[in-house]
Amino acid sequence: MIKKEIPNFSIKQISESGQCFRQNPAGENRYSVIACGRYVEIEQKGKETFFSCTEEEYEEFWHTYFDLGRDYGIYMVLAEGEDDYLSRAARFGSGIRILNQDLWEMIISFIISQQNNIKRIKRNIEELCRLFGEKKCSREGIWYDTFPDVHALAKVSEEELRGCNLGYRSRYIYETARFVERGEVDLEAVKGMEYAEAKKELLKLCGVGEKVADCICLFALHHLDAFPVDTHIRQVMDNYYPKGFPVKKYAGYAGIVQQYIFYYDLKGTERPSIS
DNA sequence: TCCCAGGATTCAT
DNA sequence: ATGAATCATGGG
Repeated sequence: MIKKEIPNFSIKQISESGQCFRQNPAGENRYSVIACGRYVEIEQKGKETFFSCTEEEYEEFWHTYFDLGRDYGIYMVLAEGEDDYLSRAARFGSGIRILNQDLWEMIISFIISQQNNIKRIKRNIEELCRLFGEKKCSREGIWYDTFPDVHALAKVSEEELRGCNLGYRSRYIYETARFVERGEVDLEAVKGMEYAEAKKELLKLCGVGEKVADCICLFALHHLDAFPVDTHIRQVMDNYYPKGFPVKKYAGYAGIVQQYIFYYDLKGTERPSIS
């Protein structure tokens, strides 16, 4: 267990922001997170953040995973700007981070996300992990399942995938797993590409369109110029930006702006709550 | 019963 | 090149 003081970091907001599906509340102000074969629990009290890992594992993995080397305070100027809606969104989501998640996991997760709701997306992913991932035991004695790698998913039949209630996305996952296993898209190479090139490669995958490719670019490859337009963003644009949203104005961090808006629309406004 | 959920593919012009 | 129909599943 280690203690940190990290400004503009809220594990609750990150958890609720829907970019990472493998996290869950684990107590008061406490969340568990599974990523890249690892498990950690995070608790926040006042200005203090506690990580249930060693200093070494924090430095070597979680620091990067949660993008803790970046100063998100500089994006809080958005909260003072003349764009009223964006100001409120930035204030509301001031603890959000753009994570550095696993590329393969994001590809499959966001293929599943299409025309789907967050609750069911999480269920689908957990089922995939339970059936085809690896069982591990955390330091605190919690059993969890890792996300199945390319090789593991490439061995799964389309019928087995349908058994996970993935619906029509079963075929997309089936095709994509085999496509990548065959080496028709080189994920390691994609990691070294610029945004435009990486997106173009990802669009070759079955079940990956504009929006999903942008989510993968943003949440796995950390291309902050990616600005995924989904139903929420579309609705906000229709309601508050009838002349179009000025994405270019936020060159270099449009993806962060997108997350503030997405989260504000999802959790900030009173509306028939689902959760 | 219909509508929606972090859309993409397929098929029609 | 653009637009509608279709694609499963679960919750409201």
